[in-house]
Amino acid sequence: MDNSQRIVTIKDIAQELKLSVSTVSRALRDSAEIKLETKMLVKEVAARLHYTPNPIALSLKEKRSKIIGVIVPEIANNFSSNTIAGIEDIAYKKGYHVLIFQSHEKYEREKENVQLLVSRRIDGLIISLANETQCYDHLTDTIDKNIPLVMFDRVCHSINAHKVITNDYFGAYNGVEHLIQQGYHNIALITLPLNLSITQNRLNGYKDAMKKYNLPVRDEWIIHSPIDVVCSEMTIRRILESDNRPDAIFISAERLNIICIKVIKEMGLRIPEDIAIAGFSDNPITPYLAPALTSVKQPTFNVGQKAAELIIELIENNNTTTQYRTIQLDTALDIQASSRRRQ
Amino acid sequence: MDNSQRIVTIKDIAQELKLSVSTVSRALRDSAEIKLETKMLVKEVAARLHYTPNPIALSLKEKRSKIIGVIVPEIANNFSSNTIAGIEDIAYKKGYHVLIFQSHEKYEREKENVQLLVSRRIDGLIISLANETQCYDHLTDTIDKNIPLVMFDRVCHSINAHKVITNDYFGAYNGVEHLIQQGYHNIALITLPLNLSITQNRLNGYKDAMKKYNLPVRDEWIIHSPIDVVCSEMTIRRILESDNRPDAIFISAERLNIICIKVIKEMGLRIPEDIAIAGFSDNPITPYLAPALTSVKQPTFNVGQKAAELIIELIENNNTTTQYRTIQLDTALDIQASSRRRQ
DNA sequence: CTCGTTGCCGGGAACGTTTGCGTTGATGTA
DNA sequence: TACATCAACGCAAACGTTCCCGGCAACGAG
Repeated sequence: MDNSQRIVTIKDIAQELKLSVSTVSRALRDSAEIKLETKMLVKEVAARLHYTPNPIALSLKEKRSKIIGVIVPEIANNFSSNTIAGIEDIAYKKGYHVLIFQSHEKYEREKENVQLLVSRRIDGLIISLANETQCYDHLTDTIDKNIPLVMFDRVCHSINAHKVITNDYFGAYNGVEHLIQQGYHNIALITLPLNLSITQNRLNGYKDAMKKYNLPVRDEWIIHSPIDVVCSEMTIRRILESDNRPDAIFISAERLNIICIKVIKEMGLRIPEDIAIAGFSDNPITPYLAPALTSVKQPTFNVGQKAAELIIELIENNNTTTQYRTIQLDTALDIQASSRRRQ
Repeated sequence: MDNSQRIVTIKDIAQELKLSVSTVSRALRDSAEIKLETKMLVKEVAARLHYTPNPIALSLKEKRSKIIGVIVPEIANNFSSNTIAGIEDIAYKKGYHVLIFQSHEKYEREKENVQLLVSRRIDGLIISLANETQCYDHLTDTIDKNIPLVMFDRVCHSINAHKVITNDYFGAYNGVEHLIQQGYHNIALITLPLNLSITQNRLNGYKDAMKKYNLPVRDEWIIHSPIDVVCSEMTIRRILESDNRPDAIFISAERLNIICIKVIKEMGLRIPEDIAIAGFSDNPITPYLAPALTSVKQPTFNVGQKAAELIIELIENNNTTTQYRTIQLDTALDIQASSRRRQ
């Protein structure tokens, strides 16, 4: 037996009141063509029957879905989940809903996700690029289809779109400068693959800080750690086992912090006596690590909010804009014991 | 000038080949009524024009959306983002997409979210209850509407639905027993408000462990911390400042760990010499905290996977099931220095 | 009295897709 | 020859909604 209540439509209201569907539709939208009395009757019945408009029918007709698509490399990390929360915050307030996909750092998966979202007729796309992505045709395609696009964090400068990033350059610059001022001069950099925009900016920040203090930038101390965890561990271990070990490491990605600390502890090295560290991290728990981790904090929630604001602005202005902007939000350096002054 | 490529439909293919839309539709779905030659022609043109079926039109007709709605209290925490990742993992493989909402622990917001998702014609709903929620009419409503429902983590036993939970009782029991065996006998419990299912189970685990070792269960040492952070700090501080301070705290919620550690450090107490702690946490960084935190680990990703499997099973069996199941996944105790044996 | 105006409402197409049923021409059978 | 059969395709309704295009009274102006 199927006791499921049928979902009530405009037609049901029309039947109940012996009106036409068009009249009911107009009454619900407060059209001037409908007299007050009828409007009130319609709204009364609509409320009584618990009528809710069917957004799918609307989407089909209006060719818009009130849905914003979001693609991130992984949901389950601090940066992503916080930006998603920021996106959802703004989207919800403006009547949009959020469809979330993961690229798992794979180009093919990212491309497939974009196509799926486009075929879902999303009103706009917010994306942070996968590590693997080098070709951007799937993005230019969506632009050609006149679907608004906003990139955040891992962006691509050759694409014409709004971008929301944090000041990765200064984040790294300040972090490295801090290490230098604390007396550490042999500073290694552990970072993600070079093709990511954030990697490049942070690398430049590192280099410029070193140069400003006339310290040599040594290629062998710039490690582009792969995405794979085991490989990451090995590369970090290798540099720590080398003859002329650095006296500090600047860690340019949240994910690498825990790996780095793990390796250092396994090797029996002390932080910061044997090796000082500082790194990008949005984990609020960094002050309670052993030792407390000096970290570059990014305004992750704000990044999401800003991206959502931009995409909604584009959507509601029919994707017309005079100029594409790159919004850059400031980072903050949280100084803790892991970079304590060298004796 | 609007140079946006129109999105190609079945009609475009039909026109190009001078066929009817129904023939094209059937050809694309490999109907036996269409001769091979026509099928190949149609598919060729479809590929050339980059045809992608419009799921919105399908949803309208078939009254299903291939979308699973998910409501969590907050996206931006370890438990939620990991379960969401698990849900997305399974959903993606089965051709479903995931629409995510946050209740922000508010009943009204949760209710509103449910209605929004229902009006979106989601095929199924996965939910973890808000802290505030005491009335479940919004859930029984969706059940009456024949929309499949799966609850996870914070469930409600009076609702007829599949549930996926972790073994909160034994998680707490084992954690507390561990503290006892390490020599701590005056153990306080800090936990969330009592109306949550997880709180009740963990509280029972705490009580039973204490009773097993003939230790008194003192009401003033069972603290139901409010959701608000400042209040949480105050309640924790109060118990630590009392004359007969406990010698250990079992922390029954991830969110409370960092608050607890913060207060303890601010008061100048040592862990575990002055007070030992152990708590629920899915943060992989717990071994690197100062001191390393003994923690109950939950299989968050698996919870999400299981919830998604169940909801899809319900969806594809037209929401018919012989019996509603409660799947309980095991927790694991990760023993670290914060509960080191008492001297 | 006639005609234009206005207020209120209904009919029906359209959005993209599927599907039951009808149609057509060709072939086979009695 | 007449009729059934069958392959291959077209027509049209339906999903829920909006909106253009009418229609039809009532009413005022001439």
